[in-house]
Amino acid sequence: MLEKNYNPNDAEQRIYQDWEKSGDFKPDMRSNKDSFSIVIPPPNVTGVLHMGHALDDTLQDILVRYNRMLGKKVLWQPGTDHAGIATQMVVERQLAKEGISRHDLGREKFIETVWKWREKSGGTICKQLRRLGASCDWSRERFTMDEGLSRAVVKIFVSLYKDGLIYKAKKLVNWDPKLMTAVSDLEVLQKETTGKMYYYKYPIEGEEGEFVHIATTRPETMFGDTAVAISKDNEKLKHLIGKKCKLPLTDRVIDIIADDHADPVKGTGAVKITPAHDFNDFEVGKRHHLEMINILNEDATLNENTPFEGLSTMEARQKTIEALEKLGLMEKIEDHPMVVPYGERSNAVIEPLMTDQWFVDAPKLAVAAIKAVENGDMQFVPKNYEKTYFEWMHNIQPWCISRQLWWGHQMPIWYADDGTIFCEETEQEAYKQAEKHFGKKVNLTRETDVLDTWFSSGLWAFSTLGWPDQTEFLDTFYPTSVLVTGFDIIFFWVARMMMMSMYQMKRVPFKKCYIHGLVRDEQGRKMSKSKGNTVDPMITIEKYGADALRFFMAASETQGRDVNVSDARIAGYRNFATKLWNAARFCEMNGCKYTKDFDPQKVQMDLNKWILAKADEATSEVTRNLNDFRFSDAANAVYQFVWGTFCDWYIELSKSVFYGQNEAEKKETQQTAAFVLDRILIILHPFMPFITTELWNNLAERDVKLIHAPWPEVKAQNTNASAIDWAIDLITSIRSLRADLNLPAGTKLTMFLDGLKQNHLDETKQMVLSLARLENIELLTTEVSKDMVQGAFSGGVFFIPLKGVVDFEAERARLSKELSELEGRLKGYKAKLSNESFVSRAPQKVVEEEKRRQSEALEQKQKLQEAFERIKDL
RNA sequence: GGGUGUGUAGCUCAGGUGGUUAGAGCGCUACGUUCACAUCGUAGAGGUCACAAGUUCGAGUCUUGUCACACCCACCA
Repeated sequence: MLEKNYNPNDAEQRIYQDWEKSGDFKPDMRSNKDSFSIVIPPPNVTGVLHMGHALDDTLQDILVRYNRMLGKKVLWQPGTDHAGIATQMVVERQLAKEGISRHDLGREKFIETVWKWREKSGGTICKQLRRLGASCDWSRERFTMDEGLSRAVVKIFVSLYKDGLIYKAKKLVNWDPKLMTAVSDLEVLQKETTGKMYYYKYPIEGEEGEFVHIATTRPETMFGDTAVAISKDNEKLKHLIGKKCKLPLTDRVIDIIADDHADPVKGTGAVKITPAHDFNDFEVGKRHHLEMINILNEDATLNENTPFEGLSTMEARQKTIEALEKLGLMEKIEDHPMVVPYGERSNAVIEPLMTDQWFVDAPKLAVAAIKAVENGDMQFVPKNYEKTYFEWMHNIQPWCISRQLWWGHQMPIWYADDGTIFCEETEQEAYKQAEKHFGKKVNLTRETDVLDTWFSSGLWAFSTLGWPDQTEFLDTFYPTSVLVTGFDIIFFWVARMMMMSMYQMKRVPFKKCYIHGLVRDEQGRKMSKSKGNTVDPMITIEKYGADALRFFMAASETQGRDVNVSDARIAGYRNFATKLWNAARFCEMNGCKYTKDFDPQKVQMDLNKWILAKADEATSEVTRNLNDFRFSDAANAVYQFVWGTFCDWYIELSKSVFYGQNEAEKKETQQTAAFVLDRILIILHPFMPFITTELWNNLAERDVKLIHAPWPEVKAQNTNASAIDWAIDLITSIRSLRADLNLPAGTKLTMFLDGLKQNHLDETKQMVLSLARLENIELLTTEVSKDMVQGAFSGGVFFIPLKGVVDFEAERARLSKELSELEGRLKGYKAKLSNESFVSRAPQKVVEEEKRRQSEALEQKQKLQEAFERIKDL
């Protein structure tokens, strides 16, 4: 017996443990069907589950469970990311509480500490994914720093290096002075602020009283100035080109050069050029072979090349202004809106800094990655995200992959004392090559930089499957079927996976990429800790159950649009689960039990034929929508079927059978109800795996677990509106009319049915009569007279005798208007169907649809005409 | 500056290829607890589909323009 109430918290954990223990998430390698695989976007090992994960992983789990039920070999490959900066920061913060810095420990000890931390607290998010119901094959869980993946990283790195696609260069990079590492362009956030624009002047060398006027937001960088640029088209100022000016507060004299970077209408028209601290100036500097003077230390304090050594940029700025004022060179200071770059992790102001860094030649790797999308080997869903992808890929910059951190993959680079670089997979090999190169044993020093986390994530699609080893899993599951992720990750991850995979595997990492939106709060605002509007999925799960949260995510996911988390809606899906539970209880109480020998083809009763047809309809709708990644349509189709069709009508109508005396009918209905309930459990399972499993296990003995139950194949569909649809329509109309007329529910009505097709009444006579009894209506067929209220429904019209309520005049007007509209439509159908090019060019399905509409409209027209005739003279 | 998307009921949102009376959930109103379910049922109110013009027998849907909003990229001496 089912309990009166369903308790998700008990059931969900119990059921999940059984799945995992029984190995239900492992792929069935004996299946002769296709393989289906997804690699999970690896969450940061430091992370806790947020609503974004809940969405992302629910969608993946739905696809995985659906495909598993289709009988395919299914792998959902889980794992976590070592998340270089994030993890290092977390551990450093912990150490800081004990008053220790990572430098106190030293590199080796620190890394040991991080590993220990990971052992202890790194598994949180995976536990939470289990709570959500994610059916990953946990026996294959990987970590971007584990032995195998590290081997993949080293191998690819060496290969890229030897192909000339990784190189070292001294370049201007985004420098995070707090973390003291380079970061990539993508890790820099531009924030709007109100700053100041400073106007001052540099004296022209050798011309007393002559000046060149400068405007800048960062006066302290003047110590790195090595030129002043003016456009050669600048009529007012071009006479200064070729002269020299004295750089105040220094003993340097710099050239005034011609360069179009200086826009005559911006600022003063003359730009100070600081090649070592500004990306544009860097380009100018390269063009004119200017000296690059670095004025900053790694912590963004000023260095010995300035008079303000050791001061922060802000302090130095103040000092510089004061000094310029003393010299009488300062002219004015204005407020100025500007954007300042911040590090996304450290939130420190990012400084462009000249450093030695390692780069991946992304523009070269992008070529194959672009092509793979152009030729459809990898398809974005929805398609328009490929525009975003192309846009970025076509303008891609070299990718800075070196990080001056400790936690991460140390680069397989060794230097000889003279700076010669050896890039090999092992230290031994590097020494061997060095000995060969120098003709003697030499001393090597390993590069201390580690790789950008996204370097190893970029290999995820094949490294987790065993590469560089040629494994069965790699053969079976690569390329993966689909990648599911948010649009904010396209550049970080999707693009890099594409580049790395095309380079190494020569094939795409995934055939499709489903892009979903962001999870927002109820009002559509971005969730953030500082706003305090975050919702913890774990709390939601405790409150409503994982099934409710999952169903919400599925039902809200409409191809790339953002999802607003709504507590009320999640509660609604909890109610839906309760509804299903109670429907199952009803079935159980009325002896509806799954039996092996039931053949749905052999049912006799209209009611049962009808619900079976509806079940097939719902099934194919779910199937079609899941195949098209239309999650909300799929979820809504099940929802509508369970609540709106099965509970609201089938169960209600079945009562007249169960409370009646016909044992044969009763048995057929019991079997049908059990069969349809099973069908519901199957098609709902990908969305609500827990409650469906709990019911499956409790309702009957089974040959197969629900998680492996075969997905039903629906063949030809009976789309004819049956007598039951007719009866439902009738009842709805009666109820509606009764309410309109303000007749209390207890009022006994006599109703005249007129114009009915006799066979309708015969087919479902018992049903209609018993329903009428429930609705307190006495059904008669008779002539219609003047004092009748008309109700219309698909079977025709019915009348209730009441005096002076109905306005036949208005009714006639309404009918004739409808008739003329219908005429228009019929004309359209006819025109379209007689149009050669439409019939020959449009897909068969569309033409059929059009024909169906036409015949429906014809039928409708006939009915309306009959109805009109009937009331014509009243 | 370049790009992408959005504007539909009080709220949050659905509305593949134009086609019956524009839908859902929540909220609201009225009524209803007899044995699946009050985490419920029945009925109802509520919409100039941002605005304007166009194509069409027919436009929420297609075209053009306008207005508002959101996001992404680049730049701002």
